[in-house]
Amino acid sequence: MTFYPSLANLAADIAVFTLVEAELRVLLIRRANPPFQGMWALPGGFVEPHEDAHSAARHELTEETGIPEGSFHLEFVAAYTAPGRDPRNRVASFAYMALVPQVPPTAAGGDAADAALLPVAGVLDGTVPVGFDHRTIIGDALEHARDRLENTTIAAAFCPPEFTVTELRRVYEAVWGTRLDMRNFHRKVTGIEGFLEPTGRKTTRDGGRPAELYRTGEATRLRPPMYRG
Amino acid sequence: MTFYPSLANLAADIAVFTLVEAELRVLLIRRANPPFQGMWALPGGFVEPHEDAHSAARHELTEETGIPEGSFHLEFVAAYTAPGRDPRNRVASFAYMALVPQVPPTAAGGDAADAALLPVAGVLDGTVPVGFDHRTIIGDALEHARDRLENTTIAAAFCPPEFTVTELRRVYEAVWGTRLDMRNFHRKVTGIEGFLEPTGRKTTRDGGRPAELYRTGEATRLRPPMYRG
DNA sequence: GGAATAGTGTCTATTAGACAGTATGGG
DNA sequence: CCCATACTGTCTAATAGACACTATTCC
Repeated sequence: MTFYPSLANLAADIAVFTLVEAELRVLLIRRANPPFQGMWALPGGFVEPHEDAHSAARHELTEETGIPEGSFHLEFVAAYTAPGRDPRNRVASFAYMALVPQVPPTAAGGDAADAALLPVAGVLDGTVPVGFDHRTIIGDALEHARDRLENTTIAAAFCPPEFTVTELRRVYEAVWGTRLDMRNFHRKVTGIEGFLEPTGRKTTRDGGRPAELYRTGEATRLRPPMYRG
Repeated sequence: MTFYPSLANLAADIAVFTLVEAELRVLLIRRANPPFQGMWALPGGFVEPHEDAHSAARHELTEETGIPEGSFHLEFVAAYTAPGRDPRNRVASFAYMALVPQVPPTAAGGDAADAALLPVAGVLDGTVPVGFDHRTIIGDALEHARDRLENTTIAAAFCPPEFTVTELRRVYEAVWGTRLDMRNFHRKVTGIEGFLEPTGRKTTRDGGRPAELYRTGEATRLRPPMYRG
């Protein structure tokens, strides 16, 4: 016989971050049932017997929120294992963050009004009522994202496939909550080998002089890191 | 009734890192029973119903290896959830790393010879036979430790309460696998506010001119980071 | 032309890294 | 004395940050 010291359900919860008008938002779902009925919670689901936590998070993202495969950056943040964190049973939660350029309207703001992109600032200051330990998870995910923006090129995951330097800068400003000097930022990021690859096309969608459109390059790690103002 | 989509055991596994004669070692235990009988594995245990994974790791460390409370740095590294990673049952493992100045002889190298401090290099190149996915875990833990040495002050966790700059430098060299210029290193770390606090005492245990003994200060984060050669 | 944003040039203060040279113990 | 290690000084190349200036679109 096998000894079962402590059995638990495994769950994957995802903090889907995106930018709406230069403001950082997170996708939340209003709970229809107890516990925490009527409050907001992260999208997520149980890890099935045949998959690992990362696969579970990816399925949740593509199937429940309709965010197309390949258009997001999904990354593990932390694990939450406190015994009472789910009042029903023991649930170990693997928290992921997903960085996406856009959330399909069907997932957030549809007629059902059971899902919404809410400002991260409002969630963290307590304005938005959040169930379970999901406020903590969102805070940890934000801190993780801030660190990763310093040391990797994942900021581009917030942008569409082709984007301008200013659009990239707005990502840093929104996640870090700072203002960056546009001229130094431009010289810095375009000077990093493998970060931004010019497409040769230009756009005027930000107004003013046409801006070069870039794709992401091969580089993933920023050494030395980007500095927060 | 409650729906159980996937039940799992929760385990905490710990990569205990220490330095032996300027070489990075990890504490491993030879398995007495199948599976992987006779091979090496990380110390660890199941997470009990009343505790979370971090507490489980801490208990494991103090009770099983006899490393005294307060003399180590314990930190979460990653979670491993692949369905087949334990051939017996589904086990989700929370991997931690512990940085310690010294492992008590009772834990490693005792008469039982079932535990030993083995070179990390030998584990990673396959010289040491390791069961489960623990080779992967040790590799991930090492990479995590390398990153943390760059960005935090935890290198001092490898040193006794009072230590010299050279002893600290040997930590960086062992974990990073590089050589650092002792003169620049000295000027750099002593110049970081809150990293090293001089005790006023000196030691000649490293030979040569007596070296100042330092305690760790309040700083935990290194900004800008230390650079690997 | 005026307004807006894109992008380049230049200066300065700081610093990582290389390396010379001095200090202070043990043998 | 020699040898080892500790520590300080100095130079250089690179760079983060501040900010002036030019470029190119839309209105």
